[in-house]
Amino acid sequence: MVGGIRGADAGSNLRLCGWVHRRRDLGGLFFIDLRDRSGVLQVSVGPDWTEAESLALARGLGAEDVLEVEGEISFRPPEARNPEMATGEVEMKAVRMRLLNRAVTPAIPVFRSPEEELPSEDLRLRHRVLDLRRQEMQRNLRLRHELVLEVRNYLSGLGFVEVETPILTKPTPEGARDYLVPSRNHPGEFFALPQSPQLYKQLLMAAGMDRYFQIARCFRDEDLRADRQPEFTQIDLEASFIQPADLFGWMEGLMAALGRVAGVDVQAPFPRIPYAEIMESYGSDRPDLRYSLRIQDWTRVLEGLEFRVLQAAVAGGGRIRGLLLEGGGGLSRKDLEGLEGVAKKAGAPGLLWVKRAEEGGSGPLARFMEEVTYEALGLRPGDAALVAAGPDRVTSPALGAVRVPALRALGRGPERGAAWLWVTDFPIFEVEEGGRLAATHHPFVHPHAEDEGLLETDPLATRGQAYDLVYNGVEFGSGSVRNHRPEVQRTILRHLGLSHGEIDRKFGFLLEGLASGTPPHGGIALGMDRVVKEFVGAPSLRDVIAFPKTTAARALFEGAPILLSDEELRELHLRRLGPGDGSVDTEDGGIQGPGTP
RNA sequence: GGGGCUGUAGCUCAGUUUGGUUAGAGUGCCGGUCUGUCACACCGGAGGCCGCGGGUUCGAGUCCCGUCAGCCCCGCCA
Repeated sequence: MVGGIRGADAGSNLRLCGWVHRRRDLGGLFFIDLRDRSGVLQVSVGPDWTEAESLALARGLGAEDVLEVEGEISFRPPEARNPEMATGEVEMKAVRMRLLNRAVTPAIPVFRSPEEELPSEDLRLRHRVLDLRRQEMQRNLRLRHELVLEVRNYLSGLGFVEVETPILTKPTPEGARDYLVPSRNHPGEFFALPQSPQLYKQLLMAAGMDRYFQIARCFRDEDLRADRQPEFTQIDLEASFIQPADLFGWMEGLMAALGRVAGVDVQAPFPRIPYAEIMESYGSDRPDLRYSLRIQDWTRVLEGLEFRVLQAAVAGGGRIRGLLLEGGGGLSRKDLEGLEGVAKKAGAPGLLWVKRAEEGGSGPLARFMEEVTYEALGLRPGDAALVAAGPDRVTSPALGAVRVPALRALGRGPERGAAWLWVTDFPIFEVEEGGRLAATHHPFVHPHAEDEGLLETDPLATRGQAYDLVYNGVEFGSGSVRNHRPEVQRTILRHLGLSHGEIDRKFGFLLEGLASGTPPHGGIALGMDRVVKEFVGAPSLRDVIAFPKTTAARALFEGAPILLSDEELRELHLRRLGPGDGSVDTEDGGIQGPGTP
């Protein structure tokens, strides 16, 4: 490995292989920066120590040519040492070089000068092999490997067993859209790719596996974001006869182990805060607790103000809540407009504000405020308050969305480097538009011990034994204790609008499993890609996945998906409805990118 | 499904606001000089469907409409 060569290696004769990173031609003398995954080493080529044939070869070398070099590791002349380079004290004096493979001029540079921008995402994905040769990407993928290895070792040490579950599975009626796979030998029938191994891991508990885990690939055919890929990897696990607290301890240990690998600060145990309390204080189910600012309830103080907006909100059963910003007087009108925009995007009709000055104040609320009102809110001169009024389902998301941007606008950075959090006791159901019930997490969450009686009578008030792991405002994963009794599971599916027949048809295999003596069990699934992204500090999930898809769910390198010919479709008992005429150009499956218009 | 940003030389970007000679720079590439460089330096050169299609205009990289691609966001993601 070239990157590890040091002064201690001086005098040794070695044979090294790598890529031509850069080449400097000084006329009679050449310097070649030889690169492999470990780093870069300077190879010097000169007539006094290099064979003539190799000297001639050096003249014609280009970037990314693949080279084998034999020679002696030597200290460089003192004035020619490069302290910025890990290997900068030494070089290889090439005696003999062999060209292992020629590279065409690279479409995107592997070497990049300090101030130059990265090539566009489009080209990076299209020419992925070149992009992956960059040290940053090499480092990301290697660290990912080390994290996965640590997951396996850690969980195996706890007695968890990795079991593979099917990739060809049964389409599910709930949740995300499935990627479907037509069956050739069963006309008109389809498999689905798994959205997660959820049901299989529960069945493994029924099967007595006791402690299961899997580094599992999952597939969801939904529109993408910077933190969402159509196929992604979960650290999926499940255990029998456990309480949530068991799982919290294991996961905190796992995160600490991963943190040691990645150099991330992990201080366990993590705070465990019920969903209701988190929403009340931070307005989000995944708050970034590196910032401690909390939402306050100011209903009592402000409901008496002669301000119709506030009075109407309270009369309608809502509350008046807000954020107290110390030093918030420094927010410009533009800042405040920006924050109102954030609140509106989060669904609020608007955002009220008031700044207190030495005398009086300013902002939409100022003319209703008196000294005592400022005092009651805790506002001192120079402070500001951001206020929202209405039902909690509107004000919480709005204030939650504004919380961190408001602090950032005041130039405040995070108060700590890392903030871990368990959000517990999520409600089992939430209301969809139109009043239908939907599962907050998924339909297999076991009711909270104190709420089991509510499941029939007041499903919306029923808390589940469900929890999310949050790191710096990013949801790392979520889990729950599952229903192990078929009757409870049926009740929940019924609340979700499934008929008895549908339940049997779609979830019969699960209920059958549960009925056969399934132990109480629970588990969690962590987003592996997100964990790696956060731990390596990558700006996008695409930077921790070797061959990711674009925002439009295309693979640019291979050029997938592609149209199939009518003949190929016929074998699968499929017929084309959309674009394409069946005359598919099968020659164009190429490396150059999307093969079809 | 909707909104926003971007698309000019192999790559990174100016030029588009206010339409007007031959569309520029850096880097890479090709040729030359150079024996201690390390973003080597210096000299010379090639390289453009200004994403694509249509329109307005005497004239479009620049204005208008459509479309494609990449990115970001809303919906969606149990």
